[in-house]
Amino acid sequence: MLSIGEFSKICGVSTKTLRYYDEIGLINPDEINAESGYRYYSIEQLKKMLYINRLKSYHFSLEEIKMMLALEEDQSEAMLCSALNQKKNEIQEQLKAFEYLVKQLSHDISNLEKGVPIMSYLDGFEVQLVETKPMNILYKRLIMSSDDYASGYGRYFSELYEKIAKEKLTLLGQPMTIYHSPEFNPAGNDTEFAIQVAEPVKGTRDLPGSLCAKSVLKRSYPELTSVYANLMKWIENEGYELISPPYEIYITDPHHATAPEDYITEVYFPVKKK
Amino acid sequence: MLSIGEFSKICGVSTKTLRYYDEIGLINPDEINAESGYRYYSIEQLKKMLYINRLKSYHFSLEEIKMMLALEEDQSEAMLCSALNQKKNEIQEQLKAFEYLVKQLSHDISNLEKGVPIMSYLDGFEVQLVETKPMNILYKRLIMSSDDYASGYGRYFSELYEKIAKEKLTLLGQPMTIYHSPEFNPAGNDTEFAIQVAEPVKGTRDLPGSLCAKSVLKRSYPELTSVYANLMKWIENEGYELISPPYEIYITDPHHATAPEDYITEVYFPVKKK
DNA sequence: GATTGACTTTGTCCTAAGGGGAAGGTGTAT
DNA sequence: ATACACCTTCCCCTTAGGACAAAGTCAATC
Repeated sequence: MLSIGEFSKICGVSTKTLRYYDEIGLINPDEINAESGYRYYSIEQLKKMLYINRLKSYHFSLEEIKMMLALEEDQSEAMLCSALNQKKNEIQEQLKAFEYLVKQLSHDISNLEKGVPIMSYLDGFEVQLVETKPMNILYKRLIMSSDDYASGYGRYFSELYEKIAKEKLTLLGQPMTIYHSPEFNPAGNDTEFAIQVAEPVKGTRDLPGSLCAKSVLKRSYPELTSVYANLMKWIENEGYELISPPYEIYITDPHHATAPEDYITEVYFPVKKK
Repeated sequence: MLSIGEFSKICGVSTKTLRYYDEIGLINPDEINAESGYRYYSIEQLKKMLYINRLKSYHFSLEEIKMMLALEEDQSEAMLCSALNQKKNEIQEQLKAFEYLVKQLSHDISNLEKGVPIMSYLDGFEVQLVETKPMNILYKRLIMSSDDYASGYGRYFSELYEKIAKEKLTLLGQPMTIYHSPEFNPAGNDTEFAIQVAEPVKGTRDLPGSLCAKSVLKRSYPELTSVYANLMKWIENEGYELISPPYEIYITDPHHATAPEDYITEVYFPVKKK
């Protein structure tokens, strides 16, 4: 039997941690002296502890590890395997996110070295006042959870294009999204996917024309929030107010995935003078 | 002036967060109504808030962001730049770590699919009892912080090799490391780098021969802890005890960096029967 | 002017995975 | 017997806020 200190040194885990793991029932000492309360671990527990360390290195939470240890007991290796595969996918996604971050960081750094302040891109979002004409749009309106956005764009626009093809409608414009939720954050939920068509058939509606504040986003989507924020600022400063849901028009079709840097998105805020 | 809710929606940050940022002094409302305590933000603060969001996306802590905002005021862009570069390096390191994780995970998964339990590699570390002969070693002993290990190996062995070349000593073996700290964790500190040589000149000492428990590690270094743990277990089980500091011999020279999978490291634990 | 409902305030507790340290009990070697 | 290393529990602290409650405020409507 090994005291907590000895066991701690052998497996490279602090005694604090071992006590914590005992407390949450992740790994309990083989024996606890009834009078002194001293914890004693058997050398056979080493394997379990090293296993826990390995799973920790895979970024599993202690709660997850606890469940995986239970799986071990049940010999259900299939579930263990799926847990590992899922974690692998998570890590690969994080990897991609990190790669993107490095790109962005490099971009900001090179700008800064040229003397361009990091946030100066905000000033690059010019705002114009335009008068839009009424359109007839084929639409699909639904509640989106923020996770669905990536897949949602593809899916719902496909549905609309399919319908246009089937019913032989006349396509008049680029795909667009109207945000009916009061927040202008794309993480909002009440969303309408639409495409302008000529025929006023069932499933279409009128999008009235109006005075609009308009910005054009020429880079990647993460900057969308900034565009929205910037438009709000402009409206506030110039004494206008928003009168109906803002919408975006995707000038470059996101389907024909060119590089994200080449995307062009127009953002419209219908406004009137206060 | 915008109420906290309005400002929150515009920049996509919860009101909770805005109050927290006020509390820690990251961004304070432009004005606080003296009687109601209501916070009011000016539209000019939007840029700062979006800047904070961007730095947050770069994984800076709020404390760091606060300091970077102060740098902004001082117009010291050089320091800002170096902070960004440092963060970029950190992220790139994490990236590498993640790539390695994915590899390891894939390895474990494929093993598991073949029906091989994940921790079975522990059983693969055979332990042998060997009698070592005394050696004369050229050494450099010092306290290492765990961060220095990566660079330390290269540096100190280079020093030793240089000395051997200068003083025309006769090389008799592979480089080795002796861990004098009581923990067997490589994160320990009192470390001796050594190489066996023929001549008993100044800067060399005797490493006595003894009975040793020995394991061979054929894979990458992260498994070293497991080898140490496994040796300790074996010693405990077989009724031996450690009598002097354990050491490693690097059979494949880490300088001539072959793939990490091909590294061969021998681990020796000098022991005697209890 | 009064009421309502949306908005805001402060306050407290909670998160994950332990780290630091205090006060006091225990093991063991000299 | 004593010294000293080791062990116990207990409490507070960390990040970046989230959840919820009780109470006060704003603005619009009746």
